[in-house]
Order: sequence, then C-alpha cells, then structure tokens
Amino acid sequence: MRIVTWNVNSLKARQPFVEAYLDEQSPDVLCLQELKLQTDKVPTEIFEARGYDVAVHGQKQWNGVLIASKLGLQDVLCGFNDIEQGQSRLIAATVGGIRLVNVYCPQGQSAQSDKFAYKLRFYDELLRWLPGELQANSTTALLGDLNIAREARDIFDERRFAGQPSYHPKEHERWDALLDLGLVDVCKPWLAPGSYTFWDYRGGSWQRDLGMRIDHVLGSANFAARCRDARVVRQWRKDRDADKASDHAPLEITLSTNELKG
DNA sequence: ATGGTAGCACGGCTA
Repeated sequence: MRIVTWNVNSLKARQPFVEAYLDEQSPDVLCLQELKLQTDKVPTEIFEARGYDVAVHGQKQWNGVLIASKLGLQDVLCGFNDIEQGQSRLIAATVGGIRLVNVYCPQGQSAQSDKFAYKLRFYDELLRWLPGELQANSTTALLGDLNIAREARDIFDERRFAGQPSYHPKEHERWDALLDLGLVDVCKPWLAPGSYTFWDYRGGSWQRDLGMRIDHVLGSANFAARCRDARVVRQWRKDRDADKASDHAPLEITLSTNELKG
C-alpha cells in the first residue's frame, strides 16, 4: 500500500503532472496540498476516472487540500478548529482502516510577523486536537506540508535559517510535542541526509540542490511499524516539456498491508 | 547582493 503526500502549488497549474503521476506511479492514496482552488472548481474527474474516491476541502486562491483513495474513504473531516479562520488547511479521512490527517501548515513568513505567531498557534491547536484522533484510531498519521525542518540534515544551510520560519526553535518545540504524543517521523529511517522535499523557485535552488525536508509523515506506533519504505520522488520536481513543476516533490511511503504479517 | 520565481488574478499578496 503506497501513500503519497505532495504539495502541488496549484492543482490547476499542476494538473498535467498530477494526471501523469496517477498514470505512471498509481499510488493507492494521494494527499495533496495547496490546491489553490475552491472545492467546486477542483477537477475531481481526473481522480474518479482512474478509480479513486476523492474528498476535497478547497479554498479560492490559497491553501486547499484533498485526499484521493483507491481503497475508499470513510469519516471525512474538513477542518478541525476555529484557528483555521476560513483557511482550508486540513482534511482527514479513514482509508483501509488507517486514519490520515492531511495538513498544509502555515508557512510563517518571517519570525517577527503575525503569520509566524499564527503558525505557532495553529500548531498549538493541532496538538490539542490530535490526541482525540490518536485515541479513536491507533493507526493514524499526520502527513503533508508541515513547513518545519527539524534537523540540520533536513536543511541545506542551518546557519542561514537559524531563527527563521521552517527552522525556528519554537517550531522545533511544536515538532517535539508532536513526538511526545507518540508520533514517529516514519520517513527518516529510509531517507539519507539531504533528502529534501522542497526547493524554492528562486535563486536556482533546485539546480543547486538548496532544499529543505518540510513534507513529512508522522505516524502512530502502529502506523510506523507497518512502514516498509519511504522515498522522495525527485523526478516530479523537474519541469516537463512546457509544464512547470511544483516547488515540492512528492513523498511516497509504502506500508505492509497487514500489520501482523509485516 | 533583503535579491530571486511562481501562482492567483490583474495589484499585491503568499510562499
């Protein structure tokens, strides 16, 4: 069972990539962030025509998340708390008995900005809400664009980002609090240092491999125990013909289908 | 070198 998380930076602009990805990679579950489309503008037919059920939590212009699944979708939840203030940043669904919480966390702009304070409050509310999800389903993952690089190995230059959003001590506190809930960074054991998931469009960051690992899968113990592989699918960060790539690459994990057989 | 590029939506914001 393969689950992919991918910040597509506009599903409208990235539709050719997403359709090609479904055809060539055929994941069982695809969690997308930054649709930048309101719900009724999302081309759900590109998923349905390929045998996926799809749940969408869209928003005009910014944010927006969806889950597409070949294994059905139960108990879909769009949004979790008033902290979202109308921003569509979280969608959850149960897929094959696994609870997936697909999130696009705020980016934070600069450490002095209101947006950074909002990012921290968003995480605080997420931390208060998640225990209920974890209690309701022992096989749960929080995945998506968390906009946090936790360690030096996850960022191309930690000195340059010291005290900046994506690598700020206050964000690292929130990350550690997520682990204190029992969540595990399930990709880390499978990824070499420098396995980035995001490269800024500016400054030739992709060409120079100046990236960050900010897309993650944080799983409960039962979820982590079933993980058999994780990889960043870098070729989908490259432009294809006339089509521009997203600034994020897909992150794919493979789970055993049965927790007992491994 | 406080720039650079992309997307949305058509000026400026967000990332």
